[in-house]
Amino acid sequence: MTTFLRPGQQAAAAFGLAFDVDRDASGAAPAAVFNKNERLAISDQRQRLPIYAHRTELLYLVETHATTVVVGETGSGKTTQIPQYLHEAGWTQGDKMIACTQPRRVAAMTVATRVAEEMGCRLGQQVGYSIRFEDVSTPEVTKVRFCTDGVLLREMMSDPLLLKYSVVMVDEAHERSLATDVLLGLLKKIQRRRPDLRVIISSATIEAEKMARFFDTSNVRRPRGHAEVTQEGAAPSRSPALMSVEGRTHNVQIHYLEAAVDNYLQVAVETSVAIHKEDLPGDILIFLTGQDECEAGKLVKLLEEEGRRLQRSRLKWRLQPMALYAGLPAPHQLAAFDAAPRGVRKVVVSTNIAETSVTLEGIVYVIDSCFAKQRCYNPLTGLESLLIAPISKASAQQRAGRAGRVRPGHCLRLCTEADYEEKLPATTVPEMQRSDLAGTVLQLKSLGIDNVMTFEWLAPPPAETMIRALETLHALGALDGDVRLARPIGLQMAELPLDPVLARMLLAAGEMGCTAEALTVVAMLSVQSIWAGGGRREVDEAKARFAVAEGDLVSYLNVWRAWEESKRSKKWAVANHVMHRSLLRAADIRSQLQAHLRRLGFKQASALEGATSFDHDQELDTVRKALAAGMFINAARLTEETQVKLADQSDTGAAIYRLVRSAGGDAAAVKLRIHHSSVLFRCRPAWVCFYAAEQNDTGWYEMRDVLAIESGWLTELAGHVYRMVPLNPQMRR
DNA sequence: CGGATAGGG
Repeated sequence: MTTFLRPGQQAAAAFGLAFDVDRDASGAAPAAVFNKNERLAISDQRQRLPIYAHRTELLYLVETHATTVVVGETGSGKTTQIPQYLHEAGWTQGDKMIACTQPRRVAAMTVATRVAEEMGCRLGQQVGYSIRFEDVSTPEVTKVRFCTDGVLLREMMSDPLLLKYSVVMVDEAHERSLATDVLLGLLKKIQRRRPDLRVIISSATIEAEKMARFFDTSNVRRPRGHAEVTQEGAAPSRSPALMSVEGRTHNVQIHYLEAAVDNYLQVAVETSVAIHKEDLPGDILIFLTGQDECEAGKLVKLLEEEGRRLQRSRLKWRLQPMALYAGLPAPHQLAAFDAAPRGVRKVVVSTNIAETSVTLEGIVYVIDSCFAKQRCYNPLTGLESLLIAPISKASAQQRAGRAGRVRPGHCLRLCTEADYEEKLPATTVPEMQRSDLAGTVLQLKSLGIDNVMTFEWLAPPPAETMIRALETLHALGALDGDVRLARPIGLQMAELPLDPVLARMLLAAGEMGCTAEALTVVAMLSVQSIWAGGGRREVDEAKARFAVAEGDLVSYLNVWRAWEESKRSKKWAVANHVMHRSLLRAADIRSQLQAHLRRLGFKQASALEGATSFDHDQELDTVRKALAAGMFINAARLTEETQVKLADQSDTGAAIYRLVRSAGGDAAAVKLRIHHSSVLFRCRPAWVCFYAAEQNDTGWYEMRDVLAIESGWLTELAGHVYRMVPLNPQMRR
């Protein structure tokens, strides 16, 4: 029997499932209905936000403390109001600006738009934003600037002390994105040199104490020569201030399963149907782990079937399931945001894109699988894994909160309360501790931080990861023998807004006279999958039209050329199952990088253009070598083994590869195969390089974006990493 | 036999 609370009711409805009411759920008083104030004048609206009552306190704390940590719950108004308060209080006088960083581009844009409206100015005047490819601000005029944390990091390369700014507010710091963590570490460092700078960190409760402790330097002696007293008077306290602002959300009742289940998809469907049959109106949001679970014949399909069955039973309300994930084409994504028509209950089946990146209105029920795919990095193999893992309690709370935006809601967690308490970690491991840090280390080095091992991190990454990053950068030629930034290569690589492997490819192409081709490949590797979803057969057929034996990277050149020949036509893209959106973004990236290369003094050249078919192979080899000059880091060799045939599965015949580098240890044990999405799947080139390999749930490492190479190129291009060894007769093929 | 999510003057 299910016990399942309805709003304002103790009685339980009978469902076929066993949900246990969490009696400890916070019983906060119901808050005022959000956005009731829509028609009020803007100044009245601003004064009704919870943060308004804390305005004086906040300004006092910022005045007197180098760092202020603000815990502002959803709906408190912190993001839009704090920058305005600071502006009104005079923090933007004397040519100084206020920066407010966001982890996502859309957030920077939308918040800036809202604040410009509140301040009664045109966007890009007093209030602006800056994200990659789009700087909507005016020098000398813009006072409040919203930007992504990545943009502010880039800005530090030309303005290391952020002298343009009097205050930097880091919003959503609890999300602990890689860029946020790096920024926080650098801000702490800057504070030593700039006692006048104020840092405001906005964070959820759970991370607030940690942030405050990190920025507390009250016990640290200032370096000699740095006065404790600034020209304006007493320096601010070096103990951070902490401030909390209540939010405006509704109570969300939490429910757990009474017994663990093994098929949470089935349970999610049954729960949706149960809610639908028995409960009050309100849309449902289901959190699952991936695209395939959300769509491909799984949950949405099951729900559709159930919906039809319900309709036959003459239920007044209709059930309308729809998938939501990042890879979904924009028009389909928008469908999830449309309000359901009368008599229709929306069931949005989503990946964790709906946890932080987008907000859906009208959700009253959240069904949470309590799982998500998580990226991890293994510094010993230098490869990443994408594994399904339990989410953290912090994530689960965030997901639950999605049910309380319009009125009191419910969150049904598809695990037992005991499992929730025992198996879910309190917080998610910060990205900093599960990523490849080669790019981050290079950026820090270029900012003059030579000893990255002693850099003060909010969460120190594993030492092995740092060592691996230094090794990678050294192999790529970005660092010299003393692990110092190599000039000019290291500096040039840091300048390029790219992964170090891709940056090295571009520089090599500059030397080898094929920047045109390398720019195309690098741009296309920088966007998420070029290929459109939909029928796999169609996509495979489309792919086959561009496929060449040299691999995916060279195939991308074919796609690009055909798209260019069609005059960048959208019709062409649709007909060829290529995502037009991705190509347009690749085109943006390509021209940005082209400008960078030009500034670095590289001559633009194409190896293939004008090449006759007679010398084509040779010219193509030049391009492949330039690409391999970065990708040699990830080289793999075909072995004689093939994938073992399993009893209940047909033999896929996938060939097994092994990493070429590091003859011993973990790297040598790694078995790789070519990912199904590669044009080289089923092909067996003896030597390959790959841009990315991921371990999947079955334990296999699968190589994506593969380039076939000649074995001799490794020693030719990276003699400092690879050397010729006599062939072992047993290994040869 | 198949890609969670963000991000870069």
